Amino acid sequence: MPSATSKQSTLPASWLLSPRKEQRTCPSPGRQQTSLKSTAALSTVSPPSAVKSVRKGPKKDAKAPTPHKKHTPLIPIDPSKKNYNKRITDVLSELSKTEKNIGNQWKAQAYSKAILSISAYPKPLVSGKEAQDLPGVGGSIAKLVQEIIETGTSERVQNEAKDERLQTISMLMRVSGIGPSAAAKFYDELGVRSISDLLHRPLTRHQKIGMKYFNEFEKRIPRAEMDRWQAIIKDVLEDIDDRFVVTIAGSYRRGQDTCGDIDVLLTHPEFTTSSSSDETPNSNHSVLLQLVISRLHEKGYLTDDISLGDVKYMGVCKLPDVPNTEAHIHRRIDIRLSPIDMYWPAVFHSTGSDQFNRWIRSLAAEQGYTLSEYSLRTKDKKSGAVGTPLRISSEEDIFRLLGVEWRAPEQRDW
DNA sequence: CAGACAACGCATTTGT
DNA sequence: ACAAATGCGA
DNA sequence: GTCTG
Repeated sequence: MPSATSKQSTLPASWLLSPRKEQRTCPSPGRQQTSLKSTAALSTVSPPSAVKSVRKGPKKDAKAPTPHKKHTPLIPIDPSKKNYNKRITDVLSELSKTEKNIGNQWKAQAYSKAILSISAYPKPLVSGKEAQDLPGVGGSIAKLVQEIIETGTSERVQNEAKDERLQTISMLMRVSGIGPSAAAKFYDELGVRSISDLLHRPLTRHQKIGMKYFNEFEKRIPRAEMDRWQAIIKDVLEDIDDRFVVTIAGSYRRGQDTCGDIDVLLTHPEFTTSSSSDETPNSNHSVLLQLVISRLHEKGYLTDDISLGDVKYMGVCKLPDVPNTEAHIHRRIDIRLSPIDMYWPAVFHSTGSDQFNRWIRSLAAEQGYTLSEYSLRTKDKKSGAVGTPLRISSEEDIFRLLGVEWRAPEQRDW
């Protein structure tokens, strides 16, 4: 455990002169307010019951080019709607998992897409042919659908369920840090047949951590605990410099009542793309994240580091134990630091869901934009030439520029 | 029929 | 020793 | 595996 903990004492963050407890009150300047407003909104979005009220009035903005509304692709899903073909999508889901385990990410994704459109189909399918009209369903899947309708399952899935190699690889991949490649290698070349066999094999640091917390990492995090982490992190960050802006993204922000990990997004008003690219005093941003991590270690919240660079940390955290109570569970935590001009695209991106992101990206592409976790830019469909990033100072900006009605995070939970 | 299917940070392995 | 490629995760 | 060019 070298890097992260070793440089705890050196903190030459020149511009990071934390005014400490002095002026703790919320700053007022305009841009900051935008940030605070949204982060504040974050803490108020607990129950998915509040969904309806969240519709925002459009902030007026004259300069935005009116986006051309087009046919909406593939329908934003009505989460309350029934899946009339669950039998079918369950089987396809197995196939998708298998392809993923084998390392065929594209096939896995193709199955997922088919599952999505079949799930949205408003009535039970009666034939493979009928299915083939749906987007993402081609001849191969149509045939599978036909088989599932007739026999209730798929021969392929049955066989895969008996395949010991596939089953073992699938299990090994439950260890964080073991992907399709390593799992296959462990099985084929190193004779690994169980999780415990791994203990006697060479593991990367990440994989060792994955083993150490194999059971804990699979446990979901209750929302109440997420709330505590949010408070803790905001508190620690404010103590370093009260200009930090903190967002806990991921499924927490989408209002889920449990989460798989803790996804923290950070920015700071003085950390901008321009200031970081040249020799301004701010080029010290490279120690900024390290400083944050050091502080979280000092406070005893972090237990293991998986990786740490200038802008991204991956590690393990645990709430402090209280005497006479059960120990808390170790949690996966990711912390990312964005320049402030890339913050909202980053928040938008990491709020997800993945499916929602795919949908909105494709929508952006149709309109001559390219949307990434870093920016929203115009993009010429033919030449592929991209424009300079549009100024995004809120999530609403992204929706408005794309001509999509605002959706609160809880409504992106596809 | 070949290529895209998003793009990227960090750790580790492989290549020179 | 350094550069490039690969694996992994999200 | 599916879709596009």
